[in-house]
Amino acid sequence: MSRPYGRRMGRDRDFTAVGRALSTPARSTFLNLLMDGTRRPAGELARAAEVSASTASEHLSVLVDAGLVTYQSQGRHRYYALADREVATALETLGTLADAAPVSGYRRSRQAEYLAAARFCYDHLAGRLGTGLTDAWVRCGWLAGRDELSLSDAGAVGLGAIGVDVDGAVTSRRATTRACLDWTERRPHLAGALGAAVGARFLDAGWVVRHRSGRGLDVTDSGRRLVRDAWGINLADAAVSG
Amino acid sequence: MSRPYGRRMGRDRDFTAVGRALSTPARSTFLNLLMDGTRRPAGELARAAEVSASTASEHLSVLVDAGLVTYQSQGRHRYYALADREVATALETLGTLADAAPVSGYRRSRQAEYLAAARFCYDHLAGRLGTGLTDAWVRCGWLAGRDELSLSDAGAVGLGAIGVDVDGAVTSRRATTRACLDWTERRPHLAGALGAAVGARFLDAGWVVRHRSGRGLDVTDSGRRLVRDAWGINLADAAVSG
DNA sequence: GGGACATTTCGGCGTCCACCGAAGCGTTCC
DNA sequence: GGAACGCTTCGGTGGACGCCGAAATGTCCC
Repeated sequence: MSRPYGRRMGRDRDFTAVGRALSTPARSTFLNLLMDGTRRPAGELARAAEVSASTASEHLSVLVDAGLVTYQSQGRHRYYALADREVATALETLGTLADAAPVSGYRRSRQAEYLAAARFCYDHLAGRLGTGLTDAWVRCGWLAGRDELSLSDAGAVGLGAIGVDVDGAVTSRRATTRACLDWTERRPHLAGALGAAVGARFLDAGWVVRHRSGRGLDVTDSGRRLVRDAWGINLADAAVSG
Repeated sequence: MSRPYGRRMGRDRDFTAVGRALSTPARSTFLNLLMDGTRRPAGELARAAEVSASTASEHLSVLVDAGLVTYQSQGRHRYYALADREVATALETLGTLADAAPVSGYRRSRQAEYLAAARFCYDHLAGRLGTGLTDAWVRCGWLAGRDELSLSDAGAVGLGAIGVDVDGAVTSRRATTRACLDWTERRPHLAGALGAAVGARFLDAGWVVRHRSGRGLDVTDSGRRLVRDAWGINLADAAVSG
């Protein structure tokens, strides 16, 4: 056993795979977007990085191969997320070496608030409003089950009373109810035809209004009053606690 | 390049420069050689990575531009070294990802368990085993201090008795002892040359065995008995509590 | 000054890869 | 069933870059 300069023990690490994974702007953007632990569909990542869907797909497969990212298929979407907490830790540590890209924080954080508070997940309500309503309706017996939400008779009456097109949702060929996993709340919320009907009603009635250019929603004062008085949901409190 | 679309919160990091720096075998080799804090002339690095002097020079300038490495001219030599301790820390953390093979589902979570229980952090023991040993050795007076662990005479004798190459660690050019912050335990554990010597001994003696294709370790029965009888560390309990 | 040596700079070559559009596959919705 | 949609795979193209040898720069020593 020769000991030239500096006995180096242990194994060398091969940084090339991880390094290559980090080495392009698009992939760096993806990782930044996922650093908060959210799971996002491929298309959203593609738009954010301003590359074509096909390019994004290739990038994502590189990240998956490098072990930094995993995905989960859900319907026709593929939700991508960091592989585990350890990756987030390593990236955060590595971030101390990388230059922080100076960006305008205010607008974005305002928007993040909107999104967390209430937003559309395609066609149904999500965010704290979505999960809050779902929880409340399960509690009061309008919906039954947890992973497989189903509509009770009381629920049909109750939702009908606030103007939701329950009949349309039930007779639609689309699944009446479905539970969708929210990426900020990490809890299921009502989707499917009924979820879409609820969303449409909330928009029509002016309880929520679309935030321009995005899927974020503002809950109006009348909407706030409704959810508080009818189901005890206090969105202001929720926002503070979240 | 501009990113007009979704500029994100002020926390964005541009990983591309550091990623590119890590993305080639030669540069990865250089960094591994420098991880122990030594300074080495360009030619030596070139020979170690088996590239021409000119190629090595180009690689080194990339590493310098990325801020990972600095140099110091001395006569007709240029001695290269890691830029600062932060770089070493970041690389060590990143090293935990370097070997991570993309594993999915069940096997992945099994592996996560292994990793939390015992693993190598670059070249020294980490995880519950690493922190447990460090704590025990501080308690019994083998190591002194918390952030700056130092080896006592009793420690030198004790570690020598179980076959650790204490002399080699002490005379190494590398810092004998160093405290490394574990990312799962969030507590310091022994690193540096002595940490590496301990790790090597645990492997040689068969107290731990490398988990195939990964940085995880299995603690063998003899290893379990040793740490329990000698220092009162009960890994089974620790594993349950974690 | 001159020769040996360590390192960088330069020019050129070959490969890799980021990118896109088109096509294919699976899911959702009517 | 059929249309719309999200995503991936495939084929092709252009630019980036890793590699080397040769030449240039700088230092040491006689």
